[in-house]
Amino acid sequence: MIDPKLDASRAFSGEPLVDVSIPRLFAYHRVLRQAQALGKRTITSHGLAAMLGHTIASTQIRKDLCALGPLGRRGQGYAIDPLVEQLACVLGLEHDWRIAIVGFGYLGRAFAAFITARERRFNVAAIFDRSPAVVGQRWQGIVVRDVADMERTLAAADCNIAVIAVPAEAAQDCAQRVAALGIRAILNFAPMSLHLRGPVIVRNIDLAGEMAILTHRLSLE
Amino acid sequence: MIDPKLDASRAFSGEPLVDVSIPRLFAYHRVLRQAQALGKRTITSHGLAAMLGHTIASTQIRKDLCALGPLGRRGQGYAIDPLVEQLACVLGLEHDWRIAIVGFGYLGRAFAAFITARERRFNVAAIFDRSPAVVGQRWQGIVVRDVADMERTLAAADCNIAVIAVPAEAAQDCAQRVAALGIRAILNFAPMSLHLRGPVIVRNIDLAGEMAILTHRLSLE
DNA sequence: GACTGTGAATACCTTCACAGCA
DNA sequence: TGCTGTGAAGGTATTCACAGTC
Repeated sequence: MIDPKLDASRAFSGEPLVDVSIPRLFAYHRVLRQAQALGKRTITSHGLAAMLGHTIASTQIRKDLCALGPLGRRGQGYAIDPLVEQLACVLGLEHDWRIAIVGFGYLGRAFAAFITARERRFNVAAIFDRSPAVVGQRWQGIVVRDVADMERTLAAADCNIAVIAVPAEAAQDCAQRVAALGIRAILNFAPMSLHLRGPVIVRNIDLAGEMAILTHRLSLE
Repeated sequence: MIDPKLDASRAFSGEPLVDVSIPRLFAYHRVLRQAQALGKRTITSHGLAAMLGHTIASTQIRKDLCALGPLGRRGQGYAIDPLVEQLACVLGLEHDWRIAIVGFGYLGRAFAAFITARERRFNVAAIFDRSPAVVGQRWQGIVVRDVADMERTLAAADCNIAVIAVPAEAAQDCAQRVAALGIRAILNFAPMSLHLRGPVIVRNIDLAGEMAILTHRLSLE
């Protein structure tokens, strides 16, 4: 009945990192880089909150950073350099990633342009579509392949992440197929969630759903 | 100390509609339209779940629909026609909406193309950017205006919804300005949340943050 | 005194279990 | 019996309050 944490005095608890905190950690990394560029060496959780426009409470920041390890000094704050380094490591910012775009309509094109312009660590390495009008086109030197041929052509591209931007009806099938081909992470733009067996990470983005939330709330008034 | 609901026997509780349920209601509407097209007249919560590929539990569906009113019949299921009608009403699908795009980089362009292609009820009525290279360009007949002139030019467009797709540093300022100009709903693509006074509805979409979740989880392994 | 680290309290959402009707 | 409507339970994320440390 003795809490094992109490056995070692000064033990560090380090709550597990949970998904919701990751975009926040990413934001911390961004503003800490700015602080670094300004020559700052340390920062407090309050200072960080201020740099983020107080959109995140300092308590939340401390809880998030606490999960990374004992990086702060009580009474002082956090040293920025090790914090940035640890964040980059935890967020996987130190690797490059190869992306397969499945579905090259407006959304697929948009995402490809956005993510490659935004971050150099993301490379679009394969593009698929089912429309004969699109298959065979080139985008940044990459030939758009037929979705039907994915089993033959995806493996060569050696992708880590698939972005699914196909109509809702086709999404589950596409997801299962890329998962079967060894992709372990999927960003899904089709409305509502996919379910897959095995260790596949799925994140859903539902743009039309978000618009529906806005129009719903507006029409209440 | 008496629960007022108990005063009227057979009272209908109707829990309040919460944001998270709206994208689900939107998905129900989509598949119910399919069911209508197939000539079906009624459906059960289980049937709906099946049409959604069991990505949503039937219990969840019942809780969501229950919030709309007493639309089901115990032992029978739901009549599809009134359900579709009620969903369209609640989701604001019966109105047209005028959208202002603020920030016309990759993301702004992408969203404009996507949303107008996807749903006719959304009209892009104004576009703003701060880059002189972009200001003055036309998109679907709409001239891109300078963000600096928003106070003069936005009112004439009579927009209900603003889509903010500017860099993180500029987002809070843009949001405050569109809110001051009477916009009551904002879809924000800048990382991390905005905070605004007054009755402004804000939804955040953080694409880079979602990608960070994927690269984080991948680099754990 | 200042600031972090963290258990407890709170709020929120989903799932469970079952009462209530047709 | 079959299915909805719903209170209760469970799980997860945020906020509060404060002990611990410099």
